[in-house]
Amino acid sequence: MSLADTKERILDSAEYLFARKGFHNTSLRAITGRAGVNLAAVNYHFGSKEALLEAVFERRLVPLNNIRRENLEAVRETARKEGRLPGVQESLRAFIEPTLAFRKSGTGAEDFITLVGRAMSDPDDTVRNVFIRHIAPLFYMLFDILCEALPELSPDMLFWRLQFAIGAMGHAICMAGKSYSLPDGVTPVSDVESLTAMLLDFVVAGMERP
Amino acid sequence: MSLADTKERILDSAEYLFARKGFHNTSLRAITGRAGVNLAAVNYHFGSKEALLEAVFERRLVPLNNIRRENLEAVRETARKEGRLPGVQESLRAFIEPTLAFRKSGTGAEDFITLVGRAMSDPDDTVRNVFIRHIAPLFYMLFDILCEALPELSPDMLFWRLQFAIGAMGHAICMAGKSYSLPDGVTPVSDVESLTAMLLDFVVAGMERP
DNA sequence: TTTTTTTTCAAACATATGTTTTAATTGAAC
DNA sequence: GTTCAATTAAAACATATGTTTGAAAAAAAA
Repeated sequence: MSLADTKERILDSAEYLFARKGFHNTSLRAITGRAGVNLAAVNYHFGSKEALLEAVFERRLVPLNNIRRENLEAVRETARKEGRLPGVQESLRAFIEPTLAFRKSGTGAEDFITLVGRAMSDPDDTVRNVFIRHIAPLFYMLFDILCEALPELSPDMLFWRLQFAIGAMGHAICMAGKSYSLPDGVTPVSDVESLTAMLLDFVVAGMERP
Repeated sequence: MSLADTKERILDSAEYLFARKGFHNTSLRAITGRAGVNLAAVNYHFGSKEALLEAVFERRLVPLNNIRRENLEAVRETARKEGRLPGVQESLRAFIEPTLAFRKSGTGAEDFITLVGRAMSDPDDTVRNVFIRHIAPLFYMLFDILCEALPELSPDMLFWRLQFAIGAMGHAICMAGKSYSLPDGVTPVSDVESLTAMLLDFVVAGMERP
């Protein structure tokens, strides 16, 4: 078994189980059992359970955040060149679209994005802290751009509206493909494009509310 | 120590710790230590850790849900009497307002409402399942009223918009009073009335979006 | 091929945890 | 005051868990 295989298998297994059971409720024996590797491999390759969580986030969040950052920079640059304010819709789309589209980017991505969707309110300090370390710069960037896009809103109100939007997105991600609390006759779409469009409509309307 | 004291102390302690650390990451020894009671009291009074969680939810969610149900029934009844459709804003207010107002209803309520805010996406199956058992009837009721309020929306789209609204509310609850990811110069209001008003503006705008 | 480094392995270590047991204590009923 | 029921308490039980250890195996380097 090659080095790359062992690490990847552990990461895949951890991602799968963290998404389904949470960090603390997932044991290293469950992860290594599912990955078909030895328990001590976690310590050898990652150092600790917390470091494994960090690696799980980093593996996918760094590329995702790069896309989102590039998108946001493009929004800003385009607006600057055209001598206008950034648009609310394009700013939020720049952030939300790649996030939701991540669901279909490969095996395991669906699980990972579920972790992301609820990370900010995860009861586990460890999860929340690891996530915030990765997301804070991007969050500030989005906030700044929205401040430009909505100059008539106070920063405080904008902050809260952005939290509402992030909450809506996070919950949508967690609920996508799930089937509890379904009213009769409702078969909610779960294709990424439709969901993204609906979510954007919702949050943009809320952000732009006079 | 009276019976009422022991049970109440355990419930208070459990509520406090479940809110801060989550269900699985909170041990019975931590709960009983904080409550100043013996470890075996949990089994004696509640039967199991899961049953304790159920009791924690039930203690406050039953009265909260009663208020919300009464509010929703009043919305429906008033609209019927006036021969009009229920309003989106009054329907959502009927649900959201008592939920956020719960934060200041007494010692421990703030912790409890944090549990509620993230219960639907909690990584712990146990938490999620207990919560859904309590919330499903009310959710359906709210959904039905909103179907009447927004007859031009398909049930599927309405379902998703309601999920976005619930996500926004849940996240707002979890973030209220917290201070991570604060941009410079932002001091977000955390008084319940302001937060409720902002949240309602946001979600009503999103729900009513053409 | 030999030596060195890396990786894997099974067992051990040191706690941690929900549940159960049994006896003692307290409270209620007579 | 005595008896019965309820409650509390400490210890035990049966696992569960992240981390560490030292040897063996595999891979890389010389």
